[in-house]
Amino acid sequence: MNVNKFQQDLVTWYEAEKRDLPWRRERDPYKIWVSEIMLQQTRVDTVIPFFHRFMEQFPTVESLAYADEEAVMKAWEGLGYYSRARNLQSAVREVAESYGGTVPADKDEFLSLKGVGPYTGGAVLSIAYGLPEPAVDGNVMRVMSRLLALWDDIAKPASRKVFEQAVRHVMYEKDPSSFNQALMELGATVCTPTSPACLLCPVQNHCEAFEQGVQRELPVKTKKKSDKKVRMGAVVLQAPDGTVLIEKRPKKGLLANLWQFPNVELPVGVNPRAALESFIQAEFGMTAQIQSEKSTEIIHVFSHLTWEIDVYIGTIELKSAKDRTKFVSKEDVETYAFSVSHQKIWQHVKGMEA
DNA sequence: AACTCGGGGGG
DNA sequence: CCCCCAGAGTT
Repeated sequence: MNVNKFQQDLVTWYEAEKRDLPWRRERDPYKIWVSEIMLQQTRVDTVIPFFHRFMEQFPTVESLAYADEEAVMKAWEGLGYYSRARNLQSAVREVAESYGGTVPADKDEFLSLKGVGPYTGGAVLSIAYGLPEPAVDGNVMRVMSRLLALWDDIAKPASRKVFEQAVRHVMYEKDPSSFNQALMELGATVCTPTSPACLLCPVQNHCEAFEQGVQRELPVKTKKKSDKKVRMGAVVLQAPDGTVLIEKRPKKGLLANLWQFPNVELPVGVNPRAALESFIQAEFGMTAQIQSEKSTEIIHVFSHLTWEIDVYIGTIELKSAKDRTKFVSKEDVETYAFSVSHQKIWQHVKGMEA
């Protein structure tokens, strides 16, 4: 490959064809950083509205550093991978306290922040500060695997270093920001996973896979094994004063710190209603009257498991608030950050009453 | 190195 | 249905 000409063709194409994305209008390293965290494993179109709302609410390092954690989680509600939000706020606090509010331009310093890994580190340092660091994401691995006909399995962690070295080899030192973004843009819009648009590709001449006619065989990616299913029972419990019981999830693990309605895993064969009533008694010390028939069923698919949630409706006579639980009015339920599956539960219950 | 961690859009 | 997305942290 003629590296020099490749760089020119790629960056020229990028400058002419790049999408007008909100974070591309920003120079503030903090805003670039937030965008890169949101974009982890998340499509551009999904991120855009979250990015706008987040920047309106938390426009500076300080505003996020000193924000209420519940407000941050509410702003992240529905975006997924919620540890990103907690790690980001933690890292921003570190920037406020240890770096005087300035996002560090030093590689070791920035990479030491929570939630900043090899990709995000390279992305922010190159885009915000112009440093010639690779930013290897799924797009870049796919593009580089085709360009250089690299047959390394991109599903394997060890392969990332191979692609980082490949990017270093072709890095456009004059404009690392445009170069890195151009590689990603190419992967997102032209060099796509299943049917690459090679006839429209600005660097077709430089592509080894196209030369060999193997662009559809690359990249090599072994697939992970299938997920498991879990059957759950969930119940919306109303007290005599009209409030409903919600509970905050544990601070570690799946959907950490998000709010939910009381629920319990249902082993095969158990009576869901009976299981829920005894769970409520044991976990919350309250006696619940639960309707005999489930009100609806919600299927929720995560990346690694599936919830089948039988949703019940019930009442309790005596309120007894415990740690991490609350009785909230129906108007206030939506001010708390719920996972999408439990948002759906609440939408269903509201629809029943309307 | 393998597993965990969300949710949604496209073929 | 399946794939996979501007990945990082934990084990």
